[in-house]
This record gives sequence, structure tokens and C-alpha cells, in this order.
Amino acid sequence: MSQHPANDAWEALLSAHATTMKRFAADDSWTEVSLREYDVLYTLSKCQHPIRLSELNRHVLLSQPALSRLVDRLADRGLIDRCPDPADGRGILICLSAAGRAVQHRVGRRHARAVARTLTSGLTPADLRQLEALCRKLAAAAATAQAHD
Amino acid sequence: MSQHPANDAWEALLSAHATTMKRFAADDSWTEVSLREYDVLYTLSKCQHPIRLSELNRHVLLSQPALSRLVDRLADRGLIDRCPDPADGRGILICLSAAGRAVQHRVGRRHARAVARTLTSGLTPADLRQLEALCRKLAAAAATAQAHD
DNA sequence: TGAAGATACATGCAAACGCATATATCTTCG
DNA sequence: CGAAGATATATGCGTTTGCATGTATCTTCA
Repeated sequence: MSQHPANDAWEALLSAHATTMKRFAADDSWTEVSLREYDVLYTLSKCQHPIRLSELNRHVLLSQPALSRLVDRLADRGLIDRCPDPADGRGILICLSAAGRAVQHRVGRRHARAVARTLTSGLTPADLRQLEALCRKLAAAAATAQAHD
Repeated sequence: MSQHPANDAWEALLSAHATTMKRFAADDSWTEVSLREYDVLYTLSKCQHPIRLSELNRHVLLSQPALSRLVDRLADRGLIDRCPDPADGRGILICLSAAGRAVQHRVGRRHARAVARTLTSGLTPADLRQLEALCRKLAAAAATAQAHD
């Protein structure tokens, strides 16, 4: 059933993603925040400075309106801070609040252990480094590629 | 900012997945069926025999009730056939209908080109083979790993 | 055999999503 | 400067999702 190598690779990546996500979704780390909310908190935790909603949206697999409302809810719960961008009246800047940072750390520590457990159970350190490098290449390619047709 | 190699690898995979999915979601191949519906049709297209809902659910990142209803809709639209499993009165067996197979082929051909275009734009054939192998290993590991805590 | 628990799928319901579009602000160019 | 178009975010609305749970069937074991 082999197709183009690219399609085989993509299918394998999708399968790895789905299977692994299912495992993570199944463990009981998501009482404080859902996995999708955590994704946002984690993305913000890597930013030194507040970022724009549209920039955040580039990292999260959600439509712009869905992310806008997810950010609403996180702000209502006091986990993130939102303020208008002084440099652009249309934009808003988002960053973790102290409470949000605490939640991210707490949930993140637990989740990171689950990730390490699952990935190291079948892949060697060399495998992991290769996988990381290849995925980075793919992400860069997909971010760059031009639309067609 | 380097963490455990496993966590770096997982983050890279998530990023590659999100970026690439966004690109695919943006192209105009999803008028007949949504990307998620296509995922189900594609999974079924790889099966020689009808499969159980629960088995299908292992390959799709959806809750059991959500998949149950998605299958409902696809059956209502005549794209899949559903019948009780003679070997287990609780189960149902699912397979593509002729119409569903036609749609899968039509949409799949178009989508496969987009996949090939995006993945080959930044990865060599050797990269793609390696990525496939590593993702297969990861999927196998994640499917096997034991829950903890 | 038959009662107790496990498994497979379906359904009620509130929450969250995507699409289309509204609103506000910025940019461009005559 | 000011109108026309572009960009950033928010909102209305119908659809889809997940969680909790219901119903039916299977399995186990006394």
C-alpha cells in the first residue's frame, strides 16, 4: 500500500499524533485546564513578552474566533492578562498572569513527565533528536510553502 | 530553553502537526467532506473488511460519542454503510459505500497532491523515510505504553 | 444457569467550534 | 487630508464536541 514517501510520512505522523494525544488526553492532568487551554498557556509561557492574538493563533490549531473566545475564558478565570496594543489600536496583547504561570508550571510538570515516559518508551535519545530535527524542518517548510491551484 | 529530548521532540512534532494541518485546512479541498470526515473515509478506505466503531475510534482523535454521531451523519449522506456485527450484538460494522469510496478517491487525490507538495518542499526523500520510521515507532510506543500514577 | 460486572454503542445537554460577518483601526494613494 | 481597501479582533448563529449516562449485549463465575 505504499504511496509517495511524503504521503506515507504524513500518514505516520498523523497516526503518531493521534495515538499519543489520546494517551495524554486519558491521563488525569486536565482538571484545572483542558489540554487545549494548556496548549495556550504553554505557548505563552515560552514568550518573554506579551504577544498578539494573531501571533498566538499561528501556534494553536483553532480558528481565530475560537481562540478569541478561549482567550476570553482564560482571562475571565484570571489565568492570562489582556491589554490593548499601544502600537496598534486594533490589536490586543496577551500574556500569562501570575496565577496562569503557576497553573502552567503545575500542570506542565506533570504533563512533561507523561510525555517523557511515553516517548522514551519506544525511542532512543538519538531517535528523539532526529525526530525533533525532522519535525522542525517540516514545520518550517509548511509555514513557508505557497498555496496552489 | 532545552528540556528533556523527549519533550523537545514532542513539542516539535506538535508544531509540525499544527502548522501543516493549518496549511491543509486552508486549501479548498473540503467542500464535499470536512477534513475530519475525510479522515474517517480515508481510514475506512484502507480496510479490506468492515470494521467496528470502536476500532475506527482508535484511529480517529474524537470521543466515542462524537465519532458515533459523525458516523451517523456520513451514513445519512450515503457515504458509509453500517450494519450490526453478527458476531457481537452490541457492535456495528462500518465500511465505505460506493459513493463514499468515490468521494474518498476524488478528495484524496487532490489532498494527496497538497501533502506531497508541502512535505517535499522542505524534506528530502531520505528525511521522509526517516520521519515515517520514527513516527511509526512513536505510534507503536504510545499504543503500548502503560498508564501511570 | 443466572446474577454481577464489563463492554459497545447511543442519547441528553451544556460547552465549544467554525463560518460569515460586524466593528474598529490602520494603511495607501489620489 | 480623506476615501477605499486591508488587517485585527469580536459577535451571531447553526453545528459539532465532550461528559455523563442510558440501553443492550456479552462474559465471568458461583
